[in-house]
Amino acid sequence: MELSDSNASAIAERFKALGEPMRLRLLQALRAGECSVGDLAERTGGGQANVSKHLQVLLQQGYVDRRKEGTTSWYRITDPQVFTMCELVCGGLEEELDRKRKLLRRRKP
Amino acid sequence: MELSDSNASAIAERFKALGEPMRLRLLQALRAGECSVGDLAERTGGGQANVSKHLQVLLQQGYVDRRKEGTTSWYRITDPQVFTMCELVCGGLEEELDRKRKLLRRRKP
DNA sequence: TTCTTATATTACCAGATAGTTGTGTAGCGA
DNA sequence: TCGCTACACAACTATCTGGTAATATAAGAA
Repeated sequence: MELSDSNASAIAERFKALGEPMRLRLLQALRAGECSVGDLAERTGGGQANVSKHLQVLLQQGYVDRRKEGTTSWYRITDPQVFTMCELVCGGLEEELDRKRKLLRRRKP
Repeated sequence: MELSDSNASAIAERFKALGEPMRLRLLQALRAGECSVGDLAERTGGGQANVSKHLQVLLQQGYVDRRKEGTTSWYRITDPQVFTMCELVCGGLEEELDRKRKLLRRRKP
């Protein structure tokens, strides 16, 4: 798929959904397996409403799936490839840190 | 690298930098090779100041690098792995579209 | 029914962000 | 020197977004 103007927005939306610390923490928590909203609120230290709202974003972008059981909503990762992306970006982060360390060393020899 | 609370923000910043259509278009334009700000403004149809500002974001996150020559700034991709990420997210996008198409079919049989 | 639990939704506010306009700055040719 | 070009930066505005509090919904227990 090429990055045409029309789908640049759709791709950006998917990246934007991952561009939030709380949502990354939610995905990280879900890595252990299916969780309820309450579980996730406890694990991430977030408020119930806030966690629920962030989960809607992840749900809409298809990163997670939902299963209802009584009054409980169980969320789970739909596509583990999201962690491949995290690892890629982590690799870039390492390189970026190295680059910045070198710049600092060059400025303060 | 694990997704601890401390670096969740750093990782999110890197995703957030890609969560903008104009910045994706800039990267796409740079895929052809080194470009000046003027080139990029023309290719993306953005204003000079806006393009320059978005380039700072990509520069700070280490996605692009800059080389100055006279009054011209030449930008280029530093890490082509960003396109691997785009392809991953595009794959997810395809699956997501399929999923939504199936949902529509289920609702309107 | 009434109470409790679990989640979603709404309204609101403070802070962030994209885009534009105008200005500053640096290099270069006339 | 005086423009002219290319870019960066600051200020401003409209819009968006994260967090919270309050409310709505819905299921089950008492």
